[in-house]
Amino acid sequence: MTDKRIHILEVAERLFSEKGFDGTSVRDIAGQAGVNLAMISYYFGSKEKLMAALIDHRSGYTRGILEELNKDELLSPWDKIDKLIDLYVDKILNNYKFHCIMTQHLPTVQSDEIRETITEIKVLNFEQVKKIITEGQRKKVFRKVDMELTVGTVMGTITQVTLSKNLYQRLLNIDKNDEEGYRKKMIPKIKNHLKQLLKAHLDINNQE
Amino acid sequence: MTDKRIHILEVAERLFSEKGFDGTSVRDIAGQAGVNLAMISYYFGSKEKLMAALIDHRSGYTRGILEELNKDELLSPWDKIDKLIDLYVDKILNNYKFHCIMTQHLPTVQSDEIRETITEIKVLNFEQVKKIITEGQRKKVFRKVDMELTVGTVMGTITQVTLSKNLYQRLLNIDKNDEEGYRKKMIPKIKNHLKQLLKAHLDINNQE
DNA sequence: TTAACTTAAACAAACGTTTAATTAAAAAAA
DNA sequence: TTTTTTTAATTAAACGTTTGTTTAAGTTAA
Repeated sequence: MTDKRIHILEVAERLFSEKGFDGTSVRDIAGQAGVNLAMISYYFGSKEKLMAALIDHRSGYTRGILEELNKDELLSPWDKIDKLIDLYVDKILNNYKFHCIMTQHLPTVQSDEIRETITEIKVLNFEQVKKIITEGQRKKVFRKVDMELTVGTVMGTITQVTLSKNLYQRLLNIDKNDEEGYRKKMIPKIKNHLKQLLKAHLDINNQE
Repeated sequence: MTDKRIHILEVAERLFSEKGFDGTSVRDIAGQAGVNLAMISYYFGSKEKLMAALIDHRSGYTRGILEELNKDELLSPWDKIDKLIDLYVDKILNNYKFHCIMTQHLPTVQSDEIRETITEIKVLNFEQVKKIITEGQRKKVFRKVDMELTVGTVMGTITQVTLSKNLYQRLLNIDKNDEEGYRKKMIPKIKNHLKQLLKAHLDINNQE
């Protein structure tokens, strides 16, 4: 992929995350990317296909999570949970624009194919986490929990922070325009919270 | 508010939740509501004001949560948490269309006023929950937790289930078209999960 | 008789996409 | 190396739709 194509994709990503897919015009993208309007059709074919190209371009980061998780098979269940949280929080908050697009755009996306592709990735993610938890249960260090919703809680908490940025900027007295500062403060905060949360939630000694 | 106005709002709500604000045309709304195109401008003034009217119409359900929470001051902290979860899960999943619109549309909404209104409601919600947790800590039954993110986890888990419906329908083998059945199964499932989660997370005996 | 409601038609603006002409770059031929 | 040919990149302009909104004439109900 040429530099120019990637540049267009990144401009589109920013605009989609700020104004939504339908709220962003092709002229907007071309203008902010500094290219002629017709170049977008020339390169990508259509606005819909540009979105598909963006998903293709970025979905590497999701695959990256799965691959890194599969290394270090020797870790203990607790260490794996910690690593899982570190990986997800880092990857998602460093790709928060794309993550915003996925959570916002996906439910309204018309193309069945795109929706299936993304659901497929999520299912793979889920099964990976499920494997870790099941192993911890087999080793008698994790207790019985609602598998689907435990994963939902981890993903949901991270999503909540990226989607309700306004709220948390206000609650934590962070300057509204300091995007970088928000993430810098939030990343360790989320990691600590999720680790403490799962430690209590999964610990077999906390059974009742 | 007349029946016809409410009917238009409810049609708009469904379409917005399915296709997004910008993905829904005024002609779409008029057509599905069975009214003339011009009636929407006549009743609401503009598409943007129709959205504002919808928010106004539905935001009663958020206020309702806060009011019901303030009753029964005599309950124990643990009972209040249980009641909190029951209230939120019921209200949000029975208004899931509106909740989808809020989470998806809010980050991209241009009007500062609408965004501020909604953030305001969320802040009130947060402070209400904070009060419950703080009281539990004062009574030495809850431990120290990350206040903002504990609330974020509860909201995020519920949001996750309403936004990633596709995923959970597949994980739980629920028919894709059975909207009613999905909620019927999900509501008690989320309640149980969140109660178990918070029980472990907040319990002062689980400190380490 | 007055006010509220309803309609079909029209409006200008914005939309995604295509066209046809031009320039720049790469490949082939001299 | 220079010249010619071919391919790729870029442009301004225009295309036909669809958009949100308004108009002006009509109907219904108070």
